[in-house]
Amino acid sequence: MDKEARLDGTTTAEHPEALRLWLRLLTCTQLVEKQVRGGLREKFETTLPRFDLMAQLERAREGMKMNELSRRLMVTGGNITGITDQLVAEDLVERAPVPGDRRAYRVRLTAKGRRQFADMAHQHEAWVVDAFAGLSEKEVGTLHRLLGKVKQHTLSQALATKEKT
Amino acid sequence: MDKEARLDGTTTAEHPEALRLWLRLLTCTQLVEKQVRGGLREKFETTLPRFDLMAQLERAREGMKMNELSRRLMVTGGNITGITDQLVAEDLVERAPVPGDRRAYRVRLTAKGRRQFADMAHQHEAWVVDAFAGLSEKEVGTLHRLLGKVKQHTLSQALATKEKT
DNA sequence: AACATTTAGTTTAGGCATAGACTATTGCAC
DNA sequence: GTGCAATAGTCTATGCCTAAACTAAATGTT
Repeated sequence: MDKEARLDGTTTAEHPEALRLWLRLLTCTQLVEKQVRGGLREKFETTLPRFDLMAQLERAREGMKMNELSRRLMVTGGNITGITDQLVAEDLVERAPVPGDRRAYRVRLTAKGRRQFADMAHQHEAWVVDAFAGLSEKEVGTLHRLLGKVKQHTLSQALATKEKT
Repeated sequence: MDKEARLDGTTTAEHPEALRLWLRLLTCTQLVEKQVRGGLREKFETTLPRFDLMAQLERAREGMKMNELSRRLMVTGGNITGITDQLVAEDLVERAPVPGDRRAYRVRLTAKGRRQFADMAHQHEAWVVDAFAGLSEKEVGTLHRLLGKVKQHTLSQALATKEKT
């Protein structure tokens, strides 16, 4: 076969639609992300990864192990260490010992962290709602559903690949 | 209003669907990206940004200015400098002078670069097709169309924000 | 021609991310 | 209880990415 794989919207007939879809998915994500990152930086002098970490903690008052943060945010452990260090230094988050396991911590928001997160979350929500304001309610639902299928498929696929190892 | 902005699937009734949609969009992109990055690393010892840059050049035999690469890949100029430097060092890409403008270069694939890219593109396409194999043809079309709306809306929004400055 | 502005590209400092090596602790097998 | 694999977290080296400051060349104004 002589397919030419190109990475943009001007695909030729041989190109699977999947490639165009992927490019567009990537573009959308980057555009929205850029808006959110910019907002967080300008309005709150913070970053998306820091926000995401705090968002995880916000709904786990009793705290969360580094481990679990790593899994939920889909980043490596070393990364969590670094971001947590920063937030601890700014007193937004604290490491509490886990009784019965001297290796682990429970990381949780401080009162200051909770206060600050509430502000940010409010703004964050507005930015995201804005980003999708071009869609009708129904379209939002459809998009959510279709992406759900992609997610499921990709997850089971990734699992299958791992098992072969 | 007393909405609580949370960042996961377990939203309460007050949460706009937009927030859930955004989280899912982000997750899908990250999952697919992870697959592709992993593949490029394992099979070709390269990275996604390098692949993306070469992909841009592949369809511009006459070359492309750093400038234009920066715009197309939606990254800053400094970044393009770094990646181009690497590819030049490996003889995959070359900087040619632009006649009549001693500031600019035209960057283009070398023969070696073209050869290597062809291999990678073939694999890349397979990975992407796999990622969306859970969707029917029609669903792919719908997803593409809806994301198109998001892209348009977000772009015009970003422009509007810029103009206010 | 002289000066300011814009444009092309690079450099620098710093944050996020990874993979892989490492330390310390836990828990299991025996 | 001794040995050893698994687990929790950190550290190191490296790469991508940004914003902002910078150099050099081109362009526009007067």
